[in-house]
Amino acid sequence: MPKIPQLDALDRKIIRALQRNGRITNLELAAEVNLSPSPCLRRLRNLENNGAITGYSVDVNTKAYGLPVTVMVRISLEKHTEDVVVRFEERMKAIPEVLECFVMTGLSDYLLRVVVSDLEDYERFVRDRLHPIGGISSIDTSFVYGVVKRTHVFPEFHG
Amino acid sequence: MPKIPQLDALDRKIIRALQRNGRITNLELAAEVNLSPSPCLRRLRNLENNGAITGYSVDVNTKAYGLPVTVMVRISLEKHTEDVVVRFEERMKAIPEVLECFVMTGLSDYLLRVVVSDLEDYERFVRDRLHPIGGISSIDTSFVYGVVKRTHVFPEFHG
DNA sequence: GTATTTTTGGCATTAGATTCCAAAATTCAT
DNA sequence: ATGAATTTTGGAATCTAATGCCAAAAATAC
Repeated sequence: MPKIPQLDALDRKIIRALQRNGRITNLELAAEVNLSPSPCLRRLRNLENNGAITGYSVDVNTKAYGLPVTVMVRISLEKHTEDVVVRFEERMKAIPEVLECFVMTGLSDYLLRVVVSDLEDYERFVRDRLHPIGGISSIDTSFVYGVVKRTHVFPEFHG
Repeated sequence: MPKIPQLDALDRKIIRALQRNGRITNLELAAEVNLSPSPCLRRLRNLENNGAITGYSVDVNTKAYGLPVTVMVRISLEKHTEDVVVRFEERMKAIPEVLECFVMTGLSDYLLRVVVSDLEDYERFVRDRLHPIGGISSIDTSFVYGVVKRTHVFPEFHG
């Protein structure tokens, strides 16, 4: 694993500006963090190259795209032998409807965020994608009714 | 609510390309979706203006930034009177450690994603941020041990 | 306090974004 | 099907941003 040099206050300012707007130009970014464009771009490239920044993306309206139903799924496995765990996790990586899969403390082993087009589509997901994996002891489904908040911007860091 | 015109296959290709790399140039994007740069940019601007695309962001290594602990918190309210609900949701929007807050079906009312620097910081979060809100009947905390998958890329849509 | 190292800022060059318009493709009415 | 109307595309010119280089400034070490 790459060890990432400690970020300074300016790096974190750059990161928070990009979390607010990932497609801001370097010129605007430089102005926002009070730096001239060339050192700003150099810092940005460093953050990208040393692993502090892992990528860029776009936020899309799920309804507009045609996947209006978001589901949070908590899954426990029957046992935790290497083969069962590896098989499950490989399937998670391969299933396109699964956007996120976390390993959790607490009663459930995994928490998934899944997007589908409707209830029927979710039934298909459980029947055709999850059940065939095997080794699953419980599936607890919660649908997302509304989004109160969703941001990419980290809290200010005072370290 | 703005009604967003139906996206066609090309719009969805553009979106998926940007979900993979939100900072791709218009020239590269155009090449990827087999379109020349000018109509590609015009489509992109349309998606931005009509609400299909809501923003751009950067993915940051939480450890590098100094917030290595991610927590999923399930919260239920004692009652669902307008004042209690509104107060709770306004506080969620205002607390910087809360990156996401969803309204859920199932046993819990809300699911939060919270980032903090350590366990002590999370205790402070619960004591100083959540408890003072009032009206909370239960808080169920699960720590994220590992990330099996995390993508922004939606499944291909065949509609 | 001076030498060394790191970071910055400005400039020249290269690459990309944006705009405009004519051509091509699609849609619609008949 | 056929032609008119509408929408979408592609290319060229222009404007804006990114990139690389080097000297100056700042920070650090001795």
